[in-house]
Amino acid sequence: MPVALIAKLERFTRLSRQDKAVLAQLASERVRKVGPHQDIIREGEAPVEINLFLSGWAYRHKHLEDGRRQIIAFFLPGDLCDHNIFILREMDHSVSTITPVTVAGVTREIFDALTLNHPRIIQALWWESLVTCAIQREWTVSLGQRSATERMAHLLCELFLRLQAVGLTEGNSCDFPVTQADLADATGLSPVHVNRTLQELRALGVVELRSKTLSIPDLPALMRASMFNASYLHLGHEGNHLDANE
Amino acid sequence: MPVALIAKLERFTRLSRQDKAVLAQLASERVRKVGPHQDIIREGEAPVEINLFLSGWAYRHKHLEDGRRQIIAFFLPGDLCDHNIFILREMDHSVSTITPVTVAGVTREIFDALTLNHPRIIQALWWESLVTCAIQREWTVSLGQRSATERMAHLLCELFLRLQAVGLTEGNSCDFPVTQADLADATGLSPVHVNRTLQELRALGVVELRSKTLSIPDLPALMRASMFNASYLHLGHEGNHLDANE
DNA sequence: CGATTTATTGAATCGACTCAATTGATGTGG
DNA sequence: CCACATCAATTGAGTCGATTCAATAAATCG
Repeated sequence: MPVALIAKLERFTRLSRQDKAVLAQLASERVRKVGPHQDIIREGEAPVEINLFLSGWAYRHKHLEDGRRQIIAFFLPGDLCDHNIFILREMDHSVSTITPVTVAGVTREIFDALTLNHPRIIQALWWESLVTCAIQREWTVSLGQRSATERMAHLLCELFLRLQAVGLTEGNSCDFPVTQADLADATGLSPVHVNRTLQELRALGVVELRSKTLSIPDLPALMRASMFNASYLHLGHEGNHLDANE
Repeated sequence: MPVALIAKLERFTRLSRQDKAVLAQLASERVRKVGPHQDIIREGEAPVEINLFLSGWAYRHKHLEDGRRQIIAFFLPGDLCDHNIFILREMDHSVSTITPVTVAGVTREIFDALTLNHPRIIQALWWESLVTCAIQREWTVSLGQRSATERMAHLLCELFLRLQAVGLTEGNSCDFPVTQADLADATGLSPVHVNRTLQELRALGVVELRSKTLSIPDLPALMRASMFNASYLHLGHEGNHLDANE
């Protein structure tokens, strides 16, 4: 069974057979199954381990006192919640599932052992955490500067490319189990306007989204429409100087 | 001369005399002075070292193709640009100064030596990078959910508290060399609306901002007005189990 | 199959924007 | 140290993108 994390990290550096075995091992221990629409960890709780997402969709979110809610990030298979999170005393946000999800827990002990024995893996994990931060910055740009349509188009591009990086697209389609209400909370738009925005993208012929499946007939056009510059995803095998030569 | 970084890291853990000496040393080598309104590093360039800000104000920002610009973060004294940035091949954003700035460069070699010899410092630096990410997430919430007034109030609270953590406030005032145009690019508002928003906060008596000085007569009120929850700044001495017992 | 969630539509409203002009500050050279 | 130039802040008026409210249609689920 392919481990999404391995596919993703290999966008950064070539891993040795041993590296991959270690990662596969990581992904097979301390595995939890969580149902849809469940909390994985709540704001205020103490983080005890790093969560590695193996399958399913989840998201980070924060609430304001009056009930408004912002989705801060989506977690896809192969994603990790913050690397090193156990340094902090308590979570400042929550993580919840969209679909049923499987996650592996990486304890501090396992992580420390990796640090000692598998520097290439640790480097790759640092890369993944830097990319996660870069994604957060790009969301800041979207929310601050892009119009509703651009914002929506940009988010769809990003999610599609991230799914592609872990082998979860087929041609120009992918599973997309996100409701319009979720998209509203992620883009800072009202649900009604999300609906109208999607209709506009459909009318332009750049997006098809129905019954939990997303198709992007013309990805370059969608990227142009949202001024999408993929450099923030750092998918260009940037760690090639660290490659295992196996 | 007090080093802002030391003050900040001590919000996380108590440092030994030796730790502080090492940090002071860091902050005294490879120091650069940069004038106001200059680029420290530009999108597309290769990052070679970590920048540690010693004095002055700067910001991260990204441009869209059509010229729109978003300020993604402010850098204050004691801040570091991404920890470990040299892993990435090229910058996906730029960093520019507001005021004259002094920065110290931390090379990969210095950082690696810290990792080997000063684990408490490295832990504290991880904490600071996690906090930076948490701030970015809170900006996502602000841009997505808060109204213009709330957003503005929230930003002012954040900057004031961050300045306070490095000893750069006096009573309820601090230097604030940011133009309304900069605030507009940070909050995703138009400059005109920033002006009106500030007038509103002035009229409410919660903010005074003129001639590059910010005063917050009633910080709790300003926090209430923006639904500010300081937990994301993780200032509560969370690493006390790592304290040096000296 | 009915019950509930999700998606869609229309109409009225509002927060924030643009454009354009003015006032006030800051700074520099003669 | 003033005069001019530049940059920053302020004001008014009109507009627009996105919102709210409310109702309906379609899809999904037990």
